[in-house]
Amino acid sequence: MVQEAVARGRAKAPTIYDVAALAGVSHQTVSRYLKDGKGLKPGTLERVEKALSELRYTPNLAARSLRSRKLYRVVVVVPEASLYFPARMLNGAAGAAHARGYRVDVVAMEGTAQARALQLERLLTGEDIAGILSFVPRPKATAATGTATVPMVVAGEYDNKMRARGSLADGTAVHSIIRELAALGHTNFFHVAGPAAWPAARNRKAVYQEAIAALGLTSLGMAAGDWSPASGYAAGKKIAALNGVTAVFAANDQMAFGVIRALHDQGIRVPVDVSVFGWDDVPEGSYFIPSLSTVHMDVEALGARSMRELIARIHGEEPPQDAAALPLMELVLRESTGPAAPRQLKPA
Amino acid sequence: MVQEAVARGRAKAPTIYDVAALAGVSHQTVSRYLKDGKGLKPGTLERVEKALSELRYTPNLAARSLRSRKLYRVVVVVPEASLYFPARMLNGAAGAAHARGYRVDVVAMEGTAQARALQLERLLTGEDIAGILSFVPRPKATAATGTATVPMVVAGEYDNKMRARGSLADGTAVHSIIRELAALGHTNFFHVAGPAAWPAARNRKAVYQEAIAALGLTSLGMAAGDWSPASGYAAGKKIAALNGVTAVFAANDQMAFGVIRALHDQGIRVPVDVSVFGWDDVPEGSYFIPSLSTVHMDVEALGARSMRELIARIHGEEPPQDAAALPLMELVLRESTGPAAPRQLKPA
DNA sequence: GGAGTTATTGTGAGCGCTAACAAGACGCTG
DNA sequence: CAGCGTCTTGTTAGCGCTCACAATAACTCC
Repeated sequence: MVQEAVARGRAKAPTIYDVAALAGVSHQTVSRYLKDGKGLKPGTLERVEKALSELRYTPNLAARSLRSRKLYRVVVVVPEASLYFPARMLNGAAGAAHARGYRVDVVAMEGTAQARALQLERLLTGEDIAGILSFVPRPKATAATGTATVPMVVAGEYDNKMRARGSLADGTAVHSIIRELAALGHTNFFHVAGPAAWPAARNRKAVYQEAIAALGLTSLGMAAGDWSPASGYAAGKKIAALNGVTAVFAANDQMAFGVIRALHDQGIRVPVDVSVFGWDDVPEGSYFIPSLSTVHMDVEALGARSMRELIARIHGEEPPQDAAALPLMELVLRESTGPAAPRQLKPA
Repeated sequence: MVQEAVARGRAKAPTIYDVAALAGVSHQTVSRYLKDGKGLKPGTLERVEKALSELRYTPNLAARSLRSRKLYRVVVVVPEASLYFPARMLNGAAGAAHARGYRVDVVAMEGTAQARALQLERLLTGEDIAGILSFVPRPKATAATGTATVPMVVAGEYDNKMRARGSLADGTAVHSIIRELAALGHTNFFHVAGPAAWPAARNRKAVYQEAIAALGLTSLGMAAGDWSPASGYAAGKKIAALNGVTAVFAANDQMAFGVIRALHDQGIRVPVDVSVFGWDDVPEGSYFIPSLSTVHMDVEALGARSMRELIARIHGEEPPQDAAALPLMELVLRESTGPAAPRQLKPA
């Protein structure tokens, strides 16, 4: 039943033989040109180029892959219920892959940790993929079995030293957040963390604790969220019940929204009574009431970088060191942060 | 430089010849089993099955594709700056494709309409893809050139009769929205539309006008947005300047957020003075202040459906008719909608 | 029971490409 | 100018699979 798709009048694509005939060379010369274009006489090179463009030749990747036993397909794993997964990150990754001649297949990780591990296992043993880029943390089960047959990069994990600069899990901006809030007179903090399985969540939390300690401030507690606004809301209720918190740092914007809403529902004003900081700079953040102070991330660049890291690994190269180069994160101050509650301010 | 990737100790995958040898049949028998398993003696079938699972055989898709000239790769086109493109839709599409044995490649449409058209052109003439599923409206330029070589489905476009039920562009829920608002006493409406290039935007707008007329209400105007909250904000300022609007329907949640914020900034209260309706039910909607009334969509199902439509077309089959079956959209009433402004209500 | 049918299995070729090797063209030395 | 290395190009084979066809086995019928 698939035949029709083929039959559908698509003209037969030109092969390197067609190109070779037109250029008056052997097919191998064409193949060589396609490979790197080296070691060909300028004249030959030119004729091949001409024939190539004249026939609008495009290589048949299936044939190439079959013969060379190289693979041109990478799998990107995204969270299944990816309500909070930025599509732009995927775009960045896909773009980087395409730039290197790779095809991208997207699979969503579904189900329980166990089901995910199984799914991953199957991918890893699959024979026809060049590598895996996962935006989902690796299930523990899989991390154990060291039979890594397929190169795999888990975004944010590969440079697991805390606060790896410029990576997805880079938590350095947390320092700036805390310092900023401290400068506004805040001393009593609260952190709404993401799921511990995610390196980014772990790093933000770690840096939070570090910064609090370093600046001699107090953390009145932390809540474990799941990136969702609902979990932020739950944390917000906890914060309201607590006494004295004036500054909250949530590990992503969604949870920050939940926190603000919970505080609002409890009659606590943001930022008058409590300041709230998010992370991600989702577009609606500036239209929220109050608009949300956050950390802007270049998610596209981050996705692309993760992909480049994977491809480097596939090729056995050194990972590209463009990492620390670009400033990928930036504090955005908006209405949700303000001076600490008046009782701590002296009148002029 | 790619050699390492291959060398990396991955054992050579078993071929159908290995399987055939083990089962004591010819390779063709194995191939036949793989195709549909029909016309084989029960005994043979069993032996092949056993050999297959014993060797953990997985077919080499490159070889299959090369020989059969069938393709197993579909391309999904997503908007480049897809801040508002739900990743779940992609997941749904990818899942549906995988279920039918297809690989999914994601490309982001970038740049101007012209650049996009070119990009698309290249995809369409590319020889190694089975079909294209686009979540981005087709540029006019391309729509013109009827040389459709590759099957292509533009989500929401294929059933371009307005209000195609259950499709991405299904605007029927707009009727319910207007009816709901009318029941609350609203008579003066405003619509913030999406870009006209998008079928979904066109349909929502069309149904809006239709419903207004059918119910004998008044539309005080429409604004052309671009799905972004910023464009919603601009529309909101316009609405504030206008006099008498009490109900706003925005074509997506993001724009609704912008509208609400603009009204808020102009001292207009939502929902006391003006009611606002969105569309999409993004997760933060219920935590916005005020929480947003909207239309819930099962984006995952919608994505999957579009993909099934594409695959059916690739196979030359009839498109699956599961469309109208599921109720994919549902009104969600929250705080942003309320009774029309008091001056229009009679005291009890 | 032999001819004619029909189910079931086997054989050879080739999809488009690249790897490996072979061969020709060219330039240099002695 | 024979002899040798180097640069450039050509020839052959085969990746794993499916197609088209050939061959056999298993039935049917008179």
